[in-house]
Amino acid sequence: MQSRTSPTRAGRPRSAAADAAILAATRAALVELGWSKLTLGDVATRAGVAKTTLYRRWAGKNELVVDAVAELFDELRLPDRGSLAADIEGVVLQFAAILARPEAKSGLMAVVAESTRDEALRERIRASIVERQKRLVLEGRARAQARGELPLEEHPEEASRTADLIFDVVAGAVVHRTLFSAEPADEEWVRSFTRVLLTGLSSSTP
Amino acid sequence: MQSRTSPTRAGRPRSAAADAAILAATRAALVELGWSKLTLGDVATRAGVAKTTLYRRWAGKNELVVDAVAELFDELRLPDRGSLAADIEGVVLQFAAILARPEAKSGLMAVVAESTRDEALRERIRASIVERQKRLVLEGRARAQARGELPLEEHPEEASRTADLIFDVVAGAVVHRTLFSAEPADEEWVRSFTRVLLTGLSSSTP
Amino acid sequence: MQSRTSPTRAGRPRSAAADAAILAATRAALVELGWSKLTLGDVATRAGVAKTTLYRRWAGKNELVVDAVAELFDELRLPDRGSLAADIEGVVLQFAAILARPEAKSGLMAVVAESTRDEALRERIRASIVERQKRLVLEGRARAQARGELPLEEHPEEASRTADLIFDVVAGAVVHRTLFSAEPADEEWVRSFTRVLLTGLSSSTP
Amino acid sequence: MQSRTSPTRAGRPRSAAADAAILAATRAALVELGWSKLTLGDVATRAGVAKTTLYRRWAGKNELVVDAVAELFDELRLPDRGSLAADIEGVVLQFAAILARPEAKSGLMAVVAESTRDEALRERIRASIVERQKRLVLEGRARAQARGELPLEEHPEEASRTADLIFDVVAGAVVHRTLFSAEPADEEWVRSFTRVLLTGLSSSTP
DNA sequence: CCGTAACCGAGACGGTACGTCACGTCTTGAG
DNA sequence: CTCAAGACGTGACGTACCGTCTCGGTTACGG
Repeated sequence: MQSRTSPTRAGRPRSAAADAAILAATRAALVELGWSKLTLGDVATRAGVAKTTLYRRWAGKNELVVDAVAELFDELRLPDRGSLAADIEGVVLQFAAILARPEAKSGLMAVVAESTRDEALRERIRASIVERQKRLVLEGRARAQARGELPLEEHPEEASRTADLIFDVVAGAVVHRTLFSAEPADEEWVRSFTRVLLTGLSSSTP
Repeated sequence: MQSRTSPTRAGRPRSAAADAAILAATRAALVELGWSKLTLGDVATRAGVAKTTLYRRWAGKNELVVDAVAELFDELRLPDRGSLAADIEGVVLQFAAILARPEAKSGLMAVVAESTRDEALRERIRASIVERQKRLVLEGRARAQARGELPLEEHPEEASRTADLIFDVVAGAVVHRTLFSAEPADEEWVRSFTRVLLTGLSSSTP
Repeated sequence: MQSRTSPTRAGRPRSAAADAAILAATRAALVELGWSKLTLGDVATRAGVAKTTLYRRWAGKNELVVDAVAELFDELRLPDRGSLAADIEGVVLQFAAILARPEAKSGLMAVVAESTRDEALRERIRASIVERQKRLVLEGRARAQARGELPLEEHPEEASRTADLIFDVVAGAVVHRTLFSAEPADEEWVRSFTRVLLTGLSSSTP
Repeated sequence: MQSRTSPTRAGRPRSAAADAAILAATRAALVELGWSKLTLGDVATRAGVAKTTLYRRWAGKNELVVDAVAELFDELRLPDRGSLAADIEGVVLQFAAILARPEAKSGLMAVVAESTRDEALRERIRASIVERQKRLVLEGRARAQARGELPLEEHPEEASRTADLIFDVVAGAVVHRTLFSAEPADEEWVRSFTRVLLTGLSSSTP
């Protein structure tokens, strides 16, 4: 006969599941509490884990939140809608949808704020969020070039700089719209943005 | 006849000097400590003021930092450099210079992060930072229209939406470049950005 | 079979040394500062302990001071000096000596004052100070009855009421002499008091 | 030529009504809040008076409360009930009734506690409360001597010491019964106390 | 009957302590 | 060894009063 007090308490290796549980608990806490009221003690409780376990794996709140948020952006997919404009609209809408989620908004901006004073954190964000999603720009450009919508790049260095710039413009615009202007990046806005991005301000309005 | 709610309230009036000292101390603390390690007690000490004085005037850290940061952006001026492209480059460089300052970076992002869970704070940011600087877009466009570089708008509502969009694109791009990509928004970058903004991606690269 | 609410609770156990250090620090602070200027932060510092540790164990200043003061009265011993009068004089002098100590004066009166508005505190004082020392009256009476100096009680309830009354008279007189009249309860006063207690006012003065 | 330190000082005289209002407000606050939660700001508000007015007249909370409480004991009257025992019972019951009032309990004990560390306060209490009520002992003794219930004193110094002792015993017993034992000093208790006071413990119980 | 000096209310000020909370570390017992 | 539980020292929080200090305004004497 077994002890009543340990119905599911079967032995050792929880270690593997713990990481996922902690990151999920972190996102849940971000939704409910926001970054500044999120506490590691609370995350540990939600994840059914001791505080010490948590500190064994992450240096602190910032690192934990970066990892928890980074996973969110891996859902992004570049759709094939037949034209560059439509592809951009599609991916920007996806990005806007993710940024509209409270755990993304609150967590992302906070760690970026923290990263201004923490070189290691800045690098962690760049590597696991920014660089990781830059693939979308590269794929999109390649596809547009294949379609003949964009000219082929000649100098690879120049190509890289341009990709970075486009990423800054696209991601920056959505972030600013969503968080600073506090307006939804909805279909209408995305259409207008895409037109400006592709044709510029100088072109006469249709 | 005078207002019944007396023009000079009873009791000792609030020290005018204190406000300025507190905001300056807040910026100094942001530079040295960053947002998350900034404490109101420390700000009070730096300003030579009691903590209670600080709480009498601001609801908390967030509101204080918004006010302290908002003042930074009032330095922005739209230069008249003779062409729309040059004007944009000029103002974007100024904006980039301000955003490069540690008190702006750390403070601005953090309050935006907080604002995702605080409607009043979001409105405060919009009013005292975002809307306040939108004037630059409006002036710039008017000047470009006077020069014939941009067509006159026909529908005022459409004009307003476009101004908002341009502001999101410009400010967003600088913010993303500076904070997410963690690269300087230097003259070269600003030139590239301005070209994309004015002519779009579709135009063949020179 | 063991208790289900485990005999040794989980987690790090409370430091045994801390309790003693805190009570000693409390008495030291009472001596130096008195009750009203005693702060829990200061007690914690003196005891080499964090403020939170203190709050984990006591509900507040009052409860802490009661415990610190209660220990003082446990020194009281009923001497055997051969006669009821001599025994009373001996114990009253001891009691006066304790009450003359600043930590006792200041602390005891203050918590009694507080207890007028706090039922739980009143009960704590009664249990850990008043009832605890009533033993002296009971022992003294038993000894005097053994010597034939006092008649045996017949009704136990009456005996209890009388013991309470004697305790009120003895302790009250010393308290009043020491604190209200602010005069020392010295040997001469104790002798006079004992004579009145034993023979009453009506007896002609020798 | 007039005195330079004018007999009636120049300027607006202090409001006579304010003093009474403040003392009444102090007692009301003692009833509602007790000593430790009584604040001078609150007393000022209750009295319809500015805090500064209050500080102009009293040095602090302690002095104010002494004055407020002292007035309570001036109600005490020595009744003429025909015998020493009956007179004592009468006055002790009156004293017990006053001490049962929350403003007396809370305020009196607290200032006595404070007085253990403040010579001036100790003297103020002695003068305006203790000495002031000692008259009851003197009158009572004189009346009992006139009736032949007590012998005449021969040495005036001895007489004074005895009066002090009796006051300590009587007042102390009531205080201890009421506040330390936290039991009512009701008629039955007062009768028992009076019998012990007059005949002593050695006398066999009737 | 007018000046003036001390009073008054209101309330902001620099402080101190409060009691709470989260931090990140540590110490225990169980497995 | 790793884990959960939880106590620990530290330090900031936001609040409440302290006693002091301006303020503008109001008496009531005394010249």
